[in-house]
Amino acid sequence: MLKIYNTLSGKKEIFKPIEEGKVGMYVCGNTVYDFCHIGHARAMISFDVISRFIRHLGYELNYVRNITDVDDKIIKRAEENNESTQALTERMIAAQREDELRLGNKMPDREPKATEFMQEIIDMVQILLDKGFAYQGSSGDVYYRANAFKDYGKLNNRKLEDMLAGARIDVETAKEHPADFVLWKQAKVGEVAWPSPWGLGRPGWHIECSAMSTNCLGSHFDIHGGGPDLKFPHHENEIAQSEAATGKDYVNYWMHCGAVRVNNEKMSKSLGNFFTVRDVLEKYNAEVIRYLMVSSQYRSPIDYSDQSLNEAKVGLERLYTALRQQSIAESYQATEYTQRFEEAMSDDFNTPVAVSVLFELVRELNKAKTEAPAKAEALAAELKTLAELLGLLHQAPEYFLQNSTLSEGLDEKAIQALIDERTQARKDKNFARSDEIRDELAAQGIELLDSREGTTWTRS
RNA sequence: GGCCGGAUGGCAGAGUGGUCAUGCAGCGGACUGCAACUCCGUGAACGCCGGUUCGAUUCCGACUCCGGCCUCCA
Repeated sequence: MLKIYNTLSGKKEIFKPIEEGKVGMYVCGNTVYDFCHIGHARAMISFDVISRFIRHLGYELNYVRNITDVDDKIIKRAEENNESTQALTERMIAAQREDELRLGNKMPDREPKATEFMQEIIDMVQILLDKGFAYQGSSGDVYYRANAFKDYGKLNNRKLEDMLAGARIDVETAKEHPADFVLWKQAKVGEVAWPSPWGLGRPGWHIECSAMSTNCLGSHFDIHGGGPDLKFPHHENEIAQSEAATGKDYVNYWMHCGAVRVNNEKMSKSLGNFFTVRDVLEKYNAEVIRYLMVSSQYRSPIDYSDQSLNEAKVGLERLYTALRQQSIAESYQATEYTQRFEEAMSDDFNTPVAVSVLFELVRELNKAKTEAPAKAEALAAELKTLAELLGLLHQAPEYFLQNSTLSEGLDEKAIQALIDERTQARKDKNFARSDEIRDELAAQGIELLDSREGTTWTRS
């Protein structure tokens, strides 16, 4: 029995798909004008793990995640770079894909782009106009009439009147009401634009998601997800548009992941305190980032720092060490670990508990290594299978532990030569020389591990 | 001002009305030439004040502090 925390109700609810055995999930993707930062990584990884587990439960999942490739920020950035918006977005989409694959995500089933759904967007705007939920302002822009939708604010527990008290909403004279938002925006000269009944222009930010989600998954679907900063206004506006246009319930379960923080502040573009995925990958194996994300529950805020990354690295090393030089059974009988893992994941995707089960499994695996090799092989297989659901432990243990992604430092040949020399010294009981070599390597971040089978090493 | 979260051992991070989280770090031991890895054992926590209860870290209320949203942001 899967339970999911629903932002709409503020509670964990038992998950029940609209159609037996099938799940439709739409996740808001990125606006592609810059490289992904760690906050984007968290959202992408969270919903990747969620999608894996939904499939693991046997559901036929259709996972759709959009790409926003038309937007004010894109136009601005392209101008600054002196390139076309298309060149910019194509570059960023490729970069995002590369980052994501390195982070170990599986791609969504479909990644619709806003520019590919222009007709559907225009159709939806027209329907909203026809039904009286939209109007064309004096500027020529088409706006959504927020107070025409009686449930406006239901996702965020907000009332239109209360929002006015905030008084931070710019009063655009073209709007009837400050909370109204743009559906279709008139193009300025030279801006990328599409023809529409209201002239050359482009869609507002929110309408594209309503149009794409309802066209890809139907007007009523199971799960809609996104980052924490999308709750308002983006998702609120999506609900308003979609439900007004279709006259049906839009989404059953709204899911939002928690923020990534830096020094106790949200990591965000506007604060400028963000780290891009590719920056971090210069210093850390991509799986360390993934482990960091998965080691707390997807809704909790997570703190980003060198310290938290280092702690993630150490934890992951323990997991990989258990698989080092360990053969893996081709099949195995699932044990209580699988059951506990699944129970944890079924409780609103409780990955930290799932990870703790992995550690307990590892302890038993390490114990079994000497006394019960067959059991060890089976447990290793079970470990790999469970970790795979989190997207972890897919690398060769030696590869991960020797940190082969880093180019700096001694190469493997030099390390091996020193290890061979040390092995000889140990045979000769020349421990002074042996320790000297070990210290020398340690100074370069290479740790040695002696065992009956020989000496292995780990780069820290 | 409105709405929503959170406060757990040295750190990270789950969870529960009465008994174990887990990882890192610490301490003691085994293993080792010495280490490392690993294993065994071990100390350590539930912001503050009331209430409900036989019993509350867990439920309820007030308070303090922290974060998020209310403007583009995953």
